[in-house]
Amino acid sequence: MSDVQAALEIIKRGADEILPEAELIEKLELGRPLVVKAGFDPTAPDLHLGHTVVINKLRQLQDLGHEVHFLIGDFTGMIGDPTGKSATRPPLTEAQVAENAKTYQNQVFKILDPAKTKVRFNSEWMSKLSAADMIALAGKQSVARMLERDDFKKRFKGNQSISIHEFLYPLVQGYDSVAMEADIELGGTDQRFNLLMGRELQKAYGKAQQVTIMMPLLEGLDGVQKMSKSLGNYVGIDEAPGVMFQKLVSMPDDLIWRYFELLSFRSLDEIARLKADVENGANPRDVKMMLARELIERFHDAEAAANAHKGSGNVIKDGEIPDDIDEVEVSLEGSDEMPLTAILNKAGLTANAAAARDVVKNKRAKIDQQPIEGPVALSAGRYLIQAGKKKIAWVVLK
RNA sequence: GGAGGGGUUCCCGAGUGGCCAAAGGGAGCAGACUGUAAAUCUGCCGCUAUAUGCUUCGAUGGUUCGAAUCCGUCCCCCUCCA
Repeated sequence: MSDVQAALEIIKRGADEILPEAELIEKLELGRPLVVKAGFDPTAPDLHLGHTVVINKLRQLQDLGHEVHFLIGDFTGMIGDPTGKSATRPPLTEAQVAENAKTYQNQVFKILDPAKTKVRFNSEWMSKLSAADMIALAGKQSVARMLERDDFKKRFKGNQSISIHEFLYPLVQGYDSVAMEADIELGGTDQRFNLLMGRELQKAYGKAQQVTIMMPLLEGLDGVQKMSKSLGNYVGIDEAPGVMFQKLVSMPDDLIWRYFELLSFRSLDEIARLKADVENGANPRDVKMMLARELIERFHDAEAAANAHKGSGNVIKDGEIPDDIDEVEVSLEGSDEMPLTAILNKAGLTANAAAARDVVKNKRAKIDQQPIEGPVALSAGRYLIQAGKKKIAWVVLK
């Protein structure tokens, strides 16, 4: 197998679509480091595993000797990617953009090799574009082509408004590829239109065309919808090791191989072996733990990975109490004592008062590791209080 | 412009004067069982320290001892006609 073939195999892993694949081979055959572009929104740099699918692929490209140009769309951020529902975002200040960029780097360099990464801002070239340049850019594309984009099409047919500036978003994103002379652009499958726009504009400007690599949108822990913070089905890369462990080990079995393919750096051969083991009766839980440890090590460190199973937020099993237990203060509000139900609720150990009653009624509460049999009231003091298997805190009653 | 239907607790959806914090289902949470999975079973599921407590049924005003339910006004959605 030639180097190019080997590289191609790595690049194709997990990728949803590569357009056009033949051109990718040609570019790989050039034998030089390719400019790999990946754009990110300058807002909310709070990454979860779903975002890392693209970043992992960038890492793989770096390992193959290519150079990642991590583009922060500070200029584009002023427009906001048209989604049909989101109103125009308030423009970010320079300081905010700088702050967000820094956070991005902290998170992203847990995966990317800083030596092979250039962080760039599209205001670098966009702010230099004159109105005439902008109009010339707009002249490179037609309204009909714009309306091919799915959400524009829907809104146009549905007689919903489309502002002119929304057309500019794909144009600007595409122009970034022109300015950067990108060889490859990476994005999620939802970025298809914008990615191809880059190709078309490069051609219009007489540049070599980029190859687009589309990565799938990772399913969240529910296994159905895409991972997103608002759906609550995510694993954030800044989350505590114990929380990550907990979430990953209790994910649906159906998701295991998908997650391995897109999130693990283990070879496909090794993953195939693991899969075979499971099919031959190995416990899928152990495989999930392997993945959890790999990811925790990536985003934290080896020690965290080794101890994650007893980290805070994890199940308290076999009397194994987590190392770092939160301390919560609860006010007696002048009384001498307070019923356990009230304490559980006020300490945030249960979702609401009814759940607190439920916990006590079913004898799932423990004080200082002693099971509680019935209603109890506590006076001022410091107690280790548990509600069920997952919630535990030091409660200071005063 | 006209005719009709509708807005109920996260979602779907019952409820047409007190027995309604509001059926049922889904989602969610907590247990049992497992493999910290699924399926299944049980409990919770507006808020609160569970009480003749507090705040809810598009908004607002009214009738009534009492309103998600009746009346007025307003807002929004859907269907049909022009």
